[in-house]
Amino acid sequence: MSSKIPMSIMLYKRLNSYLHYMKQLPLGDSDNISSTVIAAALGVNNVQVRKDLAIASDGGKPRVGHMTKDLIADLEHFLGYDNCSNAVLVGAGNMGNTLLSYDNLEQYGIKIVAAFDCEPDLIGTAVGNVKILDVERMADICRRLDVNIGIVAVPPLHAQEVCEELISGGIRAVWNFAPVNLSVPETVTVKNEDMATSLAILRKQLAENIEHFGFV
Amino acid sequence: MSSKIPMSIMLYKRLNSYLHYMKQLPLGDSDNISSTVIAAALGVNNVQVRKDLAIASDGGKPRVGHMTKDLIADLEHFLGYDNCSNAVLVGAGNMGNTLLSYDNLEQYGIKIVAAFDCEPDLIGTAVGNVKILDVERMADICRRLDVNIGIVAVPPLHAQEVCEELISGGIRAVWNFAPVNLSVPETVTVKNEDMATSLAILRKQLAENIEHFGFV
DNA sequence: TACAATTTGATAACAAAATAACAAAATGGA
DNA sequence: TCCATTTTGTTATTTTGTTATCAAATTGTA
Repeated sequence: MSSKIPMSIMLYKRLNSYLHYMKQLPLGDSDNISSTVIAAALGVNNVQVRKDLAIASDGGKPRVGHMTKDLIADLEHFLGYDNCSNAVLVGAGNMGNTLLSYDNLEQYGIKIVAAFDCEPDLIGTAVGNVKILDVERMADICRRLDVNIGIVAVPPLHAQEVCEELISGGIRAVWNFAPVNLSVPETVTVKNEDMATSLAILRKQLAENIEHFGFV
Repeated sequence: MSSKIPMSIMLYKRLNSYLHYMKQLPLGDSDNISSTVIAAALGVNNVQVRKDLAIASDGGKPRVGHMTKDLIADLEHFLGYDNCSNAVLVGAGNMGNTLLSYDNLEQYGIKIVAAFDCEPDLIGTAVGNVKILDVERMADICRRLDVNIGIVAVPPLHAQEVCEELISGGIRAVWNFAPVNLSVPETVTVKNEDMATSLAILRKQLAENIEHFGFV
């Protein structure tokens, strides 16, 4: 377990995929797993896998590899999936609802403890066991619940305003689904969930792919 | 406009953010914009901005910068937002519905022309003006419509199966919302919309941030 | 016990991306 | 017209990330 943690997105994506791979492995097939096997299965360079695992785990034994169970635990720990953080959600529209009903969210280390909207019709209703509250009370409730993650799922026009309100409530990390650049003080972290960019890359790759392989 | 296009995710994220910045700019303030200004506004290195713009645009004039209108058009073109591709969606659950009702999708170059599900109750219904069809007919319809982008928004357990069905229908690019590793032939491109990874990174940054600035 | 096979982890070579430094072009004003 | 200023675009340099190579460790087996 290294002390200097690289922050490369790619590293996290890869670790996440190793984890998925191992979890979907037929149980009891073998107690151990090696970087070589993971690399082969996922079509990644095996040195890469070894280095990645070295970052996130205590390392395995030569000739044996890693104890699968332990490695899974290590990756889950490194990725933070093993200890849940509380979060609040703003915007109970389509995306907000999807997040609220996304069971797996807790499995990935986030628990939505409160949701907010400005729409009077929505306030007071609930999705699952999360009540939707008036956004006016947001900052206050954030402070009271001592939450430091906020999820922004409101229309682009209101995103900045909502973000500032969250920050005034003590939020330190914003997961932003609105297609805008949020400006925040340096004490706050923003992660944009950037569908548009994903799409752009997907289509570029598609174009390259077709150029390379032609229409099959 | 360079001929050798780098495929770095970060480049695309940055270009996308420049675009958002310019679009939200008060109209008529000035016809021109410079890398320096963009860099300052977004807190990015100005050389980075210049290089990025050089990749995506024809370049501006010294001392003047870029014509904002043209630069926006260039970025939109580079990111593919200006010409729509057709796509099909599989899985009309929560996420599927969100995507179907996400107006901005077309603005980002994707138009969902058909949606599929296996749930008899859903088949025949419509979201917006997209009808939900029986997944049995998927491959066939994909071929008929000559679509080559497929969006997978089904539960993890069915994702691989659905993916293969899409490929058999001629799909060449898969936008995957299911938290699994899809295995596909090399003629097919996959882009994982990887919420878990995003969350992991967000929380790591949050932790670092708090370590750095303490609780404010 | 000695040897072959496999895997790890460390070091080194390589590639790509980010940053820095600088020269050339365009503009405005003295 | 000439000079200072701003901005671009090009060329280095540095940093980061990826891939290759190799020695040491562990296991199974002859």
